[in-house]
Amino acid sequence: MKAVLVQVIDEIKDLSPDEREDALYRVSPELFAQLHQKKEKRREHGLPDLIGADGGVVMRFAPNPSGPLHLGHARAAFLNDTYVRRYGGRYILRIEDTDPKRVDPTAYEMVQEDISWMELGIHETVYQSDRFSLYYSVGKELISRGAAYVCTCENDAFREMKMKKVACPCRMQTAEEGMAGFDQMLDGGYEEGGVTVRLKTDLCAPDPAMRDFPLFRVLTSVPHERVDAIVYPLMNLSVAVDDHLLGMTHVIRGKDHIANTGRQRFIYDYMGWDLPHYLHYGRMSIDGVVLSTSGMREGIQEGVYTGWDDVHLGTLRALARRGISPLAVRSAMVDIGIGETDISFSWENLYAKNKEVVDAGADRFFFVADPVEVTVHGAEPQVASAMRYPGDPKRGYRMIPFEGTVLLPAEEIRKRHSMVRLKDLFNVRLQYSGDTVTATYAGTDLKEARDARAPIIQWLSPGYGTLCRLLYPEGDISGVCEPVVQDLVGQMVQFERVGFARVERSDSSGLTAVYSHR
RNA sequence: GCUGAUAUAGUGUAGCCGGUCAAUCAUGGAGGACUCUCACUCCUUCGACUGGGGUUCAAAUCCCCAUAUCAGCACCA
Repeated sequence: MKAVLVQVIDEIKDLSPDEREDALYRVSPELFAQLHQKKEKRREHGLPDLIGADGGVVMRFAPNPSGPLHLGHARAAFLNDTYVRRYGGRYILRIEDTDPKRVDPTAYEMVQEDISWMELGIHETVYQSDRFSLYYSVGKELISRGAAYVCTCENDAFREMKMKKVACPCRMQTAEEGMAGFDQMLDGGYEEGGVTVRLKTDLCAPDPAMRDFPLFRVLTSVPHERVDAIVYPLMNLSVAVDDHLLGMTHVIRGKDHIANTGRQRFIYDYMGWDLPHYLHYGRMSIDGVVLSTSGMREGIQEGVYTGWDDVHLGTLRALARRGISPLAVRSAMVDIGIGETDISFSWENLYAKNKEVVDAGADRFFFVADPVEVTVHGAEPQVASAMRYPGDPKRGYRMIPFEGTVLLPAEEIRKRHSMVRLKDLFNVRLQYSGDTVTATYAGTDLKEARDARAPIIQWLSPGYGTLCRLLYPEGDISGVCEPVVQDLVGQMVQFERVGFARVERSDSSGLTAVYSHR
């Protein structure tokens, strides 16, 4: 028996995968079918399917109004949005303003602006500051059931007990004492910092983060913008209450909330609520920009940044200013997905996405950075005509006059080319003596320029260019560009051989454009 | 320290209930075609399973250990 088996196995070993499949099919067509079934369930979506989502979903985007939204927010916003669009259902914007210390009054509006820029499919907006009474009643319910207690221990003392897995004295109080204590909190009977309501969890929980975490605090030093309160809910209470009351089916958030999910589960259990499905995506590091709201605010105050839309920041308004399309951000975020792995955000990938959406709509123009005036000998005045978009005559032409001298980018001069092709005009030979450059007309034959490996460069006439400042994150560059660009304020253009830019404004001092990417 | 999670090309991502994976797609690099842009489009090409053990006929896929990274252990969210 064994000998036969060994022999068979050896035979199979020598077969190629295809041959094995054939053999399987001959022996058992059913198994063969099963084999291929597994492969069918490949998905076409960018994001994995959600479990329990077939009947539609209720999801939320829950920013804290402490400043404008940035790339980190965009990930949560677009991930949730994408799923709600896929499965149908409701997308709720929940403004988490339960900490007056972290509320910037101007942020309420900025958040709304950023959300409409992202074009999220929001169905309903709620403010947690409107819902304090709901939080209080759940709090009371928990206390009256003996699930929570009013704790007056000092912060450090409590932490020490927590680490030692021992109960604090307050934990012994009866439900009645707890209720009385909570009423006293509401009546202003406690100083800020002197009291907290804690949930009874499991003091022996292996994760110290789970042990008797706080639900409410007293805060009087900072008034709230929108609500007159002394007792403030902490996020685990307010989030759990709202997620349940608003009927969340799925919660997608960063893995920094993974411990909070565990804590909120205790509240759900006490209240007998059904838990939503939770998904936690990994941390996203973004280099080159400051992401922390407080860091940005500081920089603005110190004058390091010009404002929330400073091109050095990772805010959505800064991206918008740089000509990044919300579609590109959406696509980049969906591409990144909900993996739990920590990742580094790639500007390169975002730029590639943006180019996809922006290229076809951006007409081409000349921008001469750091212009150097060069006289061209032997050429008649004439007018060059260049397409606004290569290959598409229907989009029209730019007429660029040549009158004997040209402005060339200083960088090209530095390269000491012996011959260049002035794009859409003619070839010139360049001679250098010291700092001066002279150019001599060298025919109009494009092929000659190609054969001579002469670079084809952009140019303008001294009398024809409009001053243009191009804002780069690395520093501004000044130059001249075609005057017609003045009519394109707010639009994307491509400065040939320079890159894409958004025309920001046009005034008496010239144009300002913000560089996007190549 | 405690608790938990993760580890695929430069970057992001697919695969991960074992075989069809000398590993997908995108981005990026190199080269080329097209083109009066270093854009677009197209073609070719480069580049990765953290390390070590184990299980198995077979491991990117399962198990263990190591390492690294991240998160939480707030009267923030």
